[in-house]
Parts: sequence; C-alpha cells; structure tokens
Amino acid sequence: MADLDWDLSAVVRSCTAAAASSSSSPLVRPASSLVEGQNASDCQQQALTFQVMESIDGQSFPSLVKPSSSGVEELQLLYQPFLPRRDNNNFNCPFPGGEVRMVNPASFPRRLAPAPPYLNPSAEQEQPILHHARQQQPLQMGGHQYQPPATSALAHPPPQTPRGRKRKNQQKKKVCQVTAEQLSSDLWAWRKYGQKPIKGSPYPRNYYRCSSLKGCSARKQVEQSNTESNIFIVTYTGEHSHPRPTHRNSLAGSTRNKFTGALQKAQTSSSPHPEENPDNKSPTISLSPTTPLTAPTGNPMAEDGATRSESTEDKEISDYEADLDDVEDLLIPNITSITEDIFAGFPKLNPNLPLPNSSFGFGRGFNRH
DNA sequence: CGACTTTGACCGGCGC
DNA sequence: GCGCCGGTCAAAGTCG
Repeated sequence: MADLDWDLSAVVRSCTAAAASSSSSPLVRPASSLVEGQNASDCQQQALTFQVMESIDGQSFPSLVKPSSSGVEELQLLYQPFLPRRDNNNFNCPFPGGEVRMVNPASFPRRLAPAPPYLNPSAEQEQPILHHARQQQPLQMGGHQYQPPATSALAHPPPQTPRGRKRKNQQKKKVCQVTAEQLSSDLWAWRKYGQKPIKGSPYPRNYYRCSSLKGCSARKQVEQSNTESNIFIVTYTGEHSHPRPTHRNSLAGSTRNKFTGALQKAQTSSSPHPEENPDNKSPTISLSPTTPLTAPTGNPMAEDGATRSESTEDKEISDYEADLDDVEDLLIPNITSITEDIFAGFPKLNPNLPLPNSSFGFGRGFNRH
C-alpha cells in the first residue's frame, strides 16, 4: 500500500490539469455529456466518475452528482429533486469527465464521521438552495492580472491572524473525487506543507499550497478515499492570486521528484499506514505535488500536457475566459490541457515510463512561506 | 546552495 | 468551558 500513498502525493501535482485535455474546457457538463466525455482524452476515458463539491461561505450547493457507489447513488436519487440546476452552479471541475457536487463542509459532522463528507448526501440536503455567492470578477490570464473574487475571504487572508486561519465553514472549497489517473496532471505547482492523519480514515491527508507565487493562498488537500482505494479526494481552498503559469518552466518548485526515494521507500515498505508501518515515520510515500511536468522525451503522454501547454496557451486562456461567467472564482481557473505527462512520474500507473527527471528552474524569488 | 519534503508541535475552530 | 480534531507552522533533513 505504500505505493498508494505514493500515488496520493504524486497525483496531487497534476490533479487539475487532467481536465485540460478538453480544450473547450467544459467547466460543468451535464451528467450525460460527462459520460460522453467530449474531447475525452485517454485519461478521461479511463477515468472513473467522480464528484466535485464546493462550498462558498458556508453554503453548500448540491449539484450534479454521479455517485460512484451504489449506496451513494441511492441517496443521490433521494435528494436529486433538491439539486439546483446545472446552470446555477457551474464551476470548473478540474478533472476530466468530472461531475460537480456542492457540499457544505459546515454541515459535515465534525466528529464521529466514519464516512467522508462527500458521501453524506444528507448533509447536502440541508442546503438545497444554491446560493451562488460568486460574483463576476475581472480575471485575465497570460500576462494579465488575475484578480481574485472580492467575495473570497481566502483571497484576502486576515493579516491580523498570524496563521491566516479562517472559519472552517466559511472557507470556499472545491472537493473532487478523482482517480489516480485524473490526479496525474496539474498545471499549478504545489508544495506540500503538511500531512495529517484523519480520524476515520486510514489514509493521511496531505496539504499542499501553491508554490508558483509567494503569497498565493491557493491550497490543496489530497487524501485517499477510505472506501475506494483508487479514488482520491482533492480539496481546493483559497484562490490563486496569480495567473496560471504560462510556461512550464515558470512553475515554481518541482526541481525535485521523490520518485526515487519514494519508490524506494514504497518498495521497502509493505504498508503505507502508520499503524502498519511503525518503523516508518512517514506513513505515506509522498510524491512531490510539483512533480516535474516535463516528461521524458519520447513519451507521448508526457508531451501531451507539459509541452503542449505553451503552444496552446492563448487558446486555453480564451477558453478559460469564455468560461469565466461560470467559474470566475475558480480555484483552478484555467485547466484546459491535460498533462498526462504526469504519468511519466507515475511508475505505478505507467511502469513502463522512465522516471521524470526535469527541472523547472524554480526562481530564487519563490521562497517558501 | 536553494528548494523541497517530512514531521512534531502549535493553534484555533467547533462540537459537546 | 473543555477537549478533540484539523490545518498550519517551521525546523530538520534530503536532494539535485
């Protein structure tokens, strides 16, 4: 299981870019179209269904749901009538073929919650009415300024709080359930800053922050589903205070990949679980979320994303802007190209690929914290 | 040398 | 008000 945790961390890096392969960037599609997988990449085609949840300022917005488990599906049917219309809660699920579900984290039982909140439809029912707190916000990409929504509290962390903590139930979140494949690409650069065991879950939760720009408040949490080992729950909070890096080389961090060490650990460790692996202080084999995006040459999957992003940047920006009406406050603003190159760094998923070994030339100016 | 991960400690939110 | 729990910090270690 060590490799599973390794996957967990590894996939974080590419979590968002997985949706990118769809140049049209269907931010939110009806379930039918989601299934159809327009412009579906191989990744999409392989991807399982997943749910995306979001809460804004404590409001939950049940939306499109295509539960991956039959149990949840039944529950979904129960509260489906309460679900807002699709056009009321469009937002970009950063993953291909993704579906949207809004969840109010405040309604999650904070304790005694054996099941992850995303599997608790009843909690969503508590907030049947979509309260779309989003407002149109200017956002420009690619050398332009990206202005976070004024409504985003996280976009303006209270300076008086040293740690910038926010009421948990007021944090804007997007929660996605994705497969490892879907997690395998992300145009943003993430840097891990914490890992915590979560009560009720055998898997720890990994915390990442955007490392593309100092001060960026975007954060990401990744944990492995305790019900489906191949499903990862990715939670995005905060917002990027900067445009998506237009060049892969500009991505912060990522000069390192822990593949070697991680794999060695994974190979020497029979279990990722702390309780099963007492000798290993690190319960998970964490692959850097800033896994090198430049895949080894000759890897078509790799080139699809990493090398593609620049040439298609203008189009991506355009596509993204076209979607701003719906997702002006996207945490992952412009995911328009899949970066399956991440698979190159995913030996488990693609053991035939060599380990990535590239550097993005992380600028000196990008200091931690 | 710089950027990254790891990981224990700290802190604050929130349920009871 | 207490205490659990999750999120973050930051020092130490690792790696390229």
